[in-house]
Amino acid sequence: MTAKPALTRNQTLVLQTLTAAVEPLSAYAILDRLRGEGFRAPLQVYRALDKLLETGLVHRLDSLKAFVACSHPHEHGGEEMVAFAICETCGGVWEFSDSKIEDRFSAWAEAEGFLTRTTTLEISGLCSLCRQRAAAGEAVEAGV
Amino acid sequence: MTAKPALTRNQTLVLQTLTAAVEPLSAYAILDRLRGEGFRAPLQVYRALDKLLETGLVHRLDSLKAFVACSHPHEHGGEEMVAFAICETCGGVWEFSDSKIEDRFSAWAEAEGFLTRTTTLEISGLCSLCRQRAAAGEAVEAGV
DNA sequence: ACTCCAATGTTATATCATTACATCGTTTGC
DNA sequence: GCAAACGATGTAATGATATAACATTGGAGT
Repeated sequence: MTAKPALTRNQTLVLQTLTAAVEPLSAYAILDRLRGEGFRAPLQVYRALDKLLETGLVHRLDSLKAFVACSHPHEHGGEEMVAFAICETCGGVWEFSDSKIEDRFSAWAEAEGFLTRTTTLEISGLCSLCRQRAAAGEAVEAGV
Repeated sequence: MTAKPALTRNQTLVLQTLTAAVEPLSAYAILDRLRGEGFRAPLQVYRALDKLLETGLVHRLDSLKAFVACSHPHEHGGEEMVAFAICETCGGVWEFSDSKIEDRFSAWAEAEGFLTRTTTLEISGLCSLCRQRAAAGEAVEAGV
């Protein structure tokens, strides 16, 4: 069992930044937050992100072109499908996995002879809280 | 029942281009193929794509930042989850849907009070054919 | 000390997408 | 008919995301 190499300084800083953020951050947003630490170029962020993505400590949300720290870093070794729910209003992200979903995708892949390497499973919409707030807002607008 | 307005010239051209292509195309790739038709700026492509995406005639593959013509344009009115399998080697795309997968996502959403608006379901890897070719290639390299 | 290799720094550039504004043609209401 | 309103279009400029290319640094192993 090869021990994972410790994170480098840049990787640590990027991961900390993502962990501290409540919402997903773009690479350039991360860069801006790390200028005080000496970051100057996008590549410093992208290179750190590459490693963090490899090890599963960070996920990329394709639909947002943004990155989040993994909520369950200890759990998945990198080979499990993870799904995300993204609130369009508050930016919140819920990470979850469902073995049944995974089974269905695996079943399709097996039937087609497809070898799955990476998965992007993202649902976008309104979280419970923002939904309620939206409903309340509409009621006000309607003069109720 | 409001009849769908007919496609405009630009929309028709973009859709034809995507339909004719075997692989997903980026917006700029579409632009290049339509220069002969008078296209000059990315916006002409993006505007047409917006409409085609709205009506479900085209899908965007977030993981590739590219677009494909829908394989089943008549079927889904726009409210059904569609999943894609993308071959990293040949660029081929398989569009499929699975009510069980949809059910599981819906179950999660219902439990959390999440209102789903759009979904991005993409699996990336190797298609059956490319897998076979890769295996054959390795065998050759190994001197078998 | 030397080699090797990964991480880093820096500049430039490629790629993807949108803003802003002017123009044209149709439709709609009068 | 005419003008207001609207949607589609054309064009230029810019913003946002990501990578290429190359030089340098700093251990780890020998």
